[in-house]
Amino acid sequence: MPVDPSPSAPAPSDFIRDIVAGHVAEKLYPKIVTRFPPEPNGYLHIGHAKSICLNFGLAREHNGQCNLRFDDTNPAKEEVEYVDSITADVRWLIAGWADHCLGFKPKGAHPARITSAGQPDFFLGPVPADAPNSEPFFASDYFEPLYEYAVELIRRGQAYVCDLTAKETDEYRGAPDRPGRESPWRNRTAAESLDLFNRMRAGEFPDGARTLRARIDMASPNVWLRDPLLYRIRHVPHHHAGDKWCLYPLYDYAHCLSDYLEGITHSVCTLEFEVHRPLYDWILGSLGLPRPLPHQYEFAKLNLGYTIVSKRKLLTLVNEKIVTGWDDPRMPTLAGLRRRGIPASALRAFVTGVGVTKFDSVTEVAVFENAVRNDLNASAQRRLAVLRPVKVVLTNIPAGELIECMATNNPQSDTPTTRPLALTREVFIEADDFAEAPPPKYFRLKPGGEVRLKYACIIKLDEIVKDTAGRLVELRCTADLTTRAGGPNVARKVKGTIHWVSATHCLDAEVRLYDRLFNVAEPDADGKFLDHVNPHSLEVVTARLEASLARATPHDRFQFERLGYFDLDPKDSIPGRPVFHRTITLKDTWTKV
RNA sequence: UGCCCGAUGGUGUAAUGGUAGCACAAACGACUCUGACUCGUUUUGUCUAGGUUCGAGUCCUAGUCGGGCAGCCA
Repeated sequence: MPVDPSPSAPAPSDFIRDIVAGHVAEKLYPKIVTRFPPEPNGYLHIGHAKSICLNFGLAREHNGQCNLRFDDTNPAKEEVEYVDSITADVRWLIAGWADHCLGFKPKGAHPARITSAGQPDFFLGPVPADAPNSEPFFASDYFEPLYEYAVELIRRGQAYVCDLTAKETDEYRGAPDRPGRESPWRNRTAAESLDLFNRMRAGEFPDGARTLRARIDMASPNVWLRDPLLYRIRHVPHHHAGDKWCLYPLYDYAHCLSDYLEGITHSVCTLEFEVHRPLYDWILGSLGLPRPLPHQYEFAKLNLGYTIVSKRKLLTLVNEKIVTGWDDPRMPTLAGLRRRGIPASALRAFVTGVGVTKFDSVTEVAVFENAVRNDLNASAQRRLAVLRPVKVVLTNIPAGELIECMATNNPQSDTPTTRPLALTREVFIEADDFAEAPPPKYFRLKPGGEVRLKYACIIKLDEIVKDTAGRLVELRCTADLTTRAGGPNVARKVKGTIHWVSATHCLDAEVRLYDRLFNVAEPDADGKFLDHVNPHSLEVVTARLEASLARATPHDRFQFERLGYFDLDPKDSIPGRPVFHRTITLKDTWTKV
């Protein structure tokens, strides 16, 4: 299905959108509220883009809202650096598309005590993300209400403090095909659990000494229902909550209640949480909460060919110095993709086109590359640049003469603009565009052959000059200036048209040529992804660029004609010393011999 | 081998009991001052076996294959 990347494009339907549309039709909720809940323990990657586009897409399609919430219940693994990078990545990805749906909260706000349906309740509503003094949501802002809910669970006999060690807890849990055993502490009184739970919070016990557990069913075929842990003791300060707590909730307990506190209607997550859904429902159902409960829906995460997205493995690439950092343009992180020049709109079109299902599939990189080229083809300014220069002397043009040629900036534009190019006696052409012994069907420069210099004129190769070692020094050609635009022979056809730059009116620049990081489609299929790293994923050349590129800014997207899409590296470029890099090559149907 | 989930061309998806369609990829052709773009043509598919039905990719049963689940991670 063709995907219109414009901000108003309708999204194709999928099973989750169908469910939500059904709820909207039934007027089940006054407003659709979703959330994107990353843990701040790493960088966002292309897989997260799918989740972000689904959750924000749902919100924008129904005039709803999507909260950015940090699922920060494990202080040992989390850092503010990640909070900041994730926030920036999300804003970048949805900018101009769903930023009006991004739900933030007033800075420092915690859930308020309210009354719902005559019952005491907690709630934390959103403010627009562009409101002054706003910030994302944090699960760690909910520790107080979460604690009160836990107390309620204990009072209701639905939770108890357990003194088993981690190892014992494991043994008691049993196995998927073998029922567990009940903890000896399972039946202690609510009063005793309450007292202990309070003292756990007060810091009376060391890490791991006791836990709070839900009292469900140790014989359940679903191991997540075998009295799962709700709280553990961790004497560690928290990056957002400070040193207020030494008692931290676990994911299953915190997540469903965080959803409830924010008034989430649809809690969309990936397939591995499917077996957790009964627990999600159990916790919310056990508390007699007064407002409508959120529900969890699961979809298959994105798998992309030639790519790995596991945070731990990505970190290995960084630590082993296989890449220069999390934002290396070869990384599948949002920071890396952004730095590489991939437009957010291309990423959105890609993940939208992939669809949403429960089938664990692997998407071919070609689909991603197509989305990028499709986007850039429409928007990128065309420029001429020569990556591997070969000197050409146009013997019938006097030295010092400058012939101005007009080049089109973007032929895809409805109203294309032009810019001048300097044609001079000496020019550079691409080494690939000359062959002394050409293969069959070679359209470019060959002995005695003709080729058009794009936007200029047709030239004929007269002489190949080599040094005594047999190395190519220069090509001497005759320019047919009557074939220039406006000339009498413009219409004369030759089979090949090549790019070029003036040798005297050009700019030298470092250009980084990136290729895929792995040379097999499923790098981790054998668990040895490091063995499949592509040793040629980066090639650095000193290229000759047309003079106008001196005015490039990191915001500009260029197509170097016949080569690919390039832009200024936003990190390593300095004024006067630009570094360009290749976002992606042009599709090449000419099979190299 | 306990429980949960899934299976439509090479890949990803659509079809909500009624003509198996789209995108990417591939092949061929047209066009071309980018071997790009665009356009045209073509190849390739409902996991298996039963059942329900006038009619099944869709519903039911069984099987096969694949994925997930036994962190005091999320």
